[in-house]
Amino acid sequence: MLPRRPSREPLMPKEIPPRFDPAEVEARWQRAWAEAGYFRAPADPKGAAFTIVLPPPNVTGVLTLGHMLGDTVQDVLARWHRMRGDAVLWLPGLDHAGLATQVAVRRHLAKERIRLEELPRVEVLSAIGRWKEEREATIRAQTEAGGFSVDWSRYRYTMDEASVRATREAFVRLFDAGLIYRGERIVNWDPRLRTAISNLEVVHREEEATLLYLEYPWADGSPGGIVVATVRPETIFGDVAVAVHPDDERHRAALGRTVRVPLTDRVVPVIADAAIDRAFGNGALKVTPAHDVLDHEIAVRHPELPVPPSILDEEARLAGDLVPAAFRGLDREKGRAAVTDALESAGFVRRKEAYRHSVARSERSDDVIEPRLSTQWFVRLPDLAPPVVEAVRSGAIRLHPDRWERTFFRWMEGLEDWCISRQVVWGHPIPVHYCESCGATIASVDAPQTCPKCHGARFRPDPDVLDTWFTSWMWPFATMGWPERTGDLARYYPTSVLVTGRDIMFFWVARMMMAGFRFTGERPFSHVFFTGMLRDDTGRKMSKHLGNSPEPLDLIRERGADALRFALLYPNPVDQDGPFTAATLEGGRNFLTKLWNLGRLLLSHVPEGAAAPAVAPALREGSALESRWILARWRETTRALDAALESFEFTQAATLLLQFVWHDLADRYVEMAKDALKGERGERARTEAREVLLFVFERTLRELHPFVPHVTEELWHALPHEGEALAVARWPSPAEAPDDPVALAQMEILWDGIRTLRNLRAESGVPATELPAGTIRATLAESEAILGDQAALLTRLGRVARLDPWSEPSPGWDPRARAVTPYAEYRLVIEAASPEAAEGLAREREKLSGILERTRHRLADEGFRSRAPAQVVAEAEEKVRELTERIRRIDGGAEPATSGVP
RNA sequence: GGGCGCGUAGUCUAGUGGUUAUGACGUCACCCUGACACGGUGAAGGUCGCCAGUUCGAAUCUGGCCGCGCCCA
Repeated sequence: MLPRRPSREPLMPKEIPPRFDPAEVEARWQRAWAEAGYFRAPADPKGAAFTIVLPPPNVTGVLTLGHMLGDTVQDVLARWHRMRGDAVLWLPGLDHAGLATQVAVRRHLAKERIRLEELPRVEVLSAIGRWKEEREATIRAQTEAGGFSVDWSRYRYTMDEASVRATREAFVRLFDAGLIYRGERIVNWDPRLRTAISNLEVVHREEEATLLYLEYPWADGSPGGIVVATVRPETIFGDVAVAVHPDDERHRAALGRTVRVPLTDRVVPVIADAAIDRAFGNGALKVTPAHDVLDHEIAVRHPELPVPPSILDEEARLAGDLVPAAFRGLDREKGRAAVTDALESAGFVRRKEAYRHSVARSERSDDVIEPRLSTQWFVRLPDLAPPVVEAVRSGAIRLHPDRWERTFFRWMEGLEDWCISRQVVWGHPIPVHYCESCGATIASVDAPQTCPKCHGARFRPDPDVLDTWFTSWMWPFATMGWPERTGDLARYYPTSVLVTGRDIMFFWVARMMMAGFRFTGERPFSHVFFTGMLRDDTGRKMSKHLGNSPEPLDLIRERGADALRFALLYPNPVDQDGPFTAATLEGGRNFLTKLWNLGRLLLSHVPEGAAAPAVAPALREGSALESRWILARWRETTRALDAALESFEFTQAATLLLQFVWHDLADRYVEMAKDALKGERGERARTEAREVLLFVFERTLRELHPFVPHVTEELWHALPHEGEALAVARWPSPAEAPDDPVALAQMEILWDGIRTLRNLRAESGVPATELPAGTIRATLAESEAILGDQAALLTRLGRVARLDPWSEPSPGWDPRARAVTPYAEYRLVIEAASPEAAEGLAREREKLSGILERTRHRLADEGFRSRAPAQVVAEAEEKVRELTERIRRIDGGAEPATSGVP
């Protein structure tokens, strides 16, 4: 890096330092906003209500960059609506994340060589309690550091008292309606965590295994038997049959016969069932009803078959009377090896082959799921689905981006009952008691006093707890006091937008919809916005597991919350998976520095006691073109910005603002208005330039505020302003500035000239410090007028000493420094241009004649002339005219290349 | 195995029937110009994955193929 140049005495007032120091500024505004209570949702809202419930982060960990992305999107929405005058409630909270938290704490304890399973329940709870306190404090600090405008006065926790009541109430209502039942089913059993889990918590992975072909000998002692293929030989002790497809010719003769289960004395029948896949193995399946879903279904269809108890215990070790003593106590791996050995030495194995298949594992423990017949609680989800499907279909609830609707419908249509009971400590206990006298099942919000059936008074509570999602699915209304009819519920429910990652679309979003309609009769939200996933610089998804997700607080400390927020929204689309790298964050920081310096420049030109820009400056006849233009551009930008925000296009919104601030306001307007600002165009021009710049910058600060609240608040207070804080300032309207298509069109012509002269200078090799003279010839009436009027800007920004009327080169004047645009021709008066000047012109000619060629070709096509809309044909004809003319000019000016060149 | 999505300069990306294909990062050249070198100015860089089809006309629509990703079983 270059050494800092020797500092000149700055013109800036001392109050605004040359660099934005986020650490100090951000903390200061966060405090100020909190003290002013701007983010507390009013109890008596005047305007329309706008509600977001923050997806409660899990106490499992602390906030990741992904959370910051979601929070930023929500804050943009919340602040935008607040500025538009809506009564905004953004409700924060925390999720107890039952099983996930227990696993995290279990792992944490394991580091100290403590087994969670061996601790008394109360100690487990207090260990989890301590864990929660720590994480909660960090999460809160992270949220505050991000500058997120949540209403902390309404903070909720899925384990607080009100949540406990709401959870129990919901359970009892569904139970009473017959939508919750207890039953014996094959469930996904996690042997390491010793609990059932739901289908959604199971992940499937392709893994290598060995497929064994086992011969089950005929029970009558006749030679041979039936060959069954299996990857789980250790489960043969639970077999009750061998099944084949009823139409399978190969096994027709076997039907009705009996076989002996290898290594046992048990005799089982060969049965027919249409569910058998004839293509798999030999087409014969061993039926083990306690350890496989399909096998259980087969057993249900064949009531004559016994359903023996499980031959694996809850940690998936071989157990029970059916298992030969030699194998008892072995886990699945060892059991499989031992049983395989025994089968091989006893001669039952006909064949072994390597086999790749999909293995179900627990999302939480990564242990292989054991399908296990057990008694659990279930919610009849299919019965809750119809209003949800209808709402999404009708548009009452809209998903953004809407392509996710298909995925959503597919899942909704294939719903299965939801297993909600978990055999763990950390969670809401299932609100069910069993009467000790008559065995009645009593679901009640408060513990029962007497049994409604037999009036007994002694009860045994259900030992299980609820899946954490059984509480989370009520988040939009339980947080507002449901089942009580609270004021918040009346005012702020249904909520407006839910912002979340699509990884929990089924876990949470769909279930919230079901709960919303079931318990409140209304949609819980009208829009769902799914954010994308962040990837690191090597393209991997950021995850805690990979350890490639930077700690948000570190990034905030390094570059500031505003830089982080902006970088999360720009340039990579928030609704797509995309990279987030150090360069992304620097880009955000650079933009804020640009904004900051624009503010410093403006401040240096604002006189003491200048008024806040209440309305746009009225421009008159004779106002500067750039002033008319920037107001019109601001209007266009504001209109597009509103449209982008309305349609959840946050990256588009951020892009519009960045383009406007950097390229329109800083690069063009400020550069053009500089001499006016310095007073070189007179007092009137100076005042107008100040007023225009102040107005546009102030309105732009408002528009940027939802995205980068701290830096905008700081700048706003440094400049003339009216009102308490930008956080509660009014959102601008495009109508504040006049529409001015003439100014927009004229600026095109002027800018074309400036760009052309700059390009000519560079290509001709004019040293940066020299200002050559130039000549100009406008080729259209409109460009003649505008380029004449704006000659001062054209020469200053085009970096030429002066522009004379067109003249042909004379000796000592290199003719190659020449350019032709749609509006004018330009020459630089220089002795020797570098060859690139001529090359540039030649390249331009080549490109133009290519386009001309193609356009002529199109026009020559009868089909085009007769079928294309008249306007398209006319445009093509105009293009041919314009290009022909331009090429003619390029050629016409082509003096002998050597003329005048030494 | 099923479903969904995506392939546009080195990288990321805009663009849903007629544009001289957008912007950013990176690269190269010049420049510390009275806001900003976290900056300015200029430039180079693309057969819009491949093949068919529809159409007067395809980056854009349809089909197939190839590659990548995600979800589900």
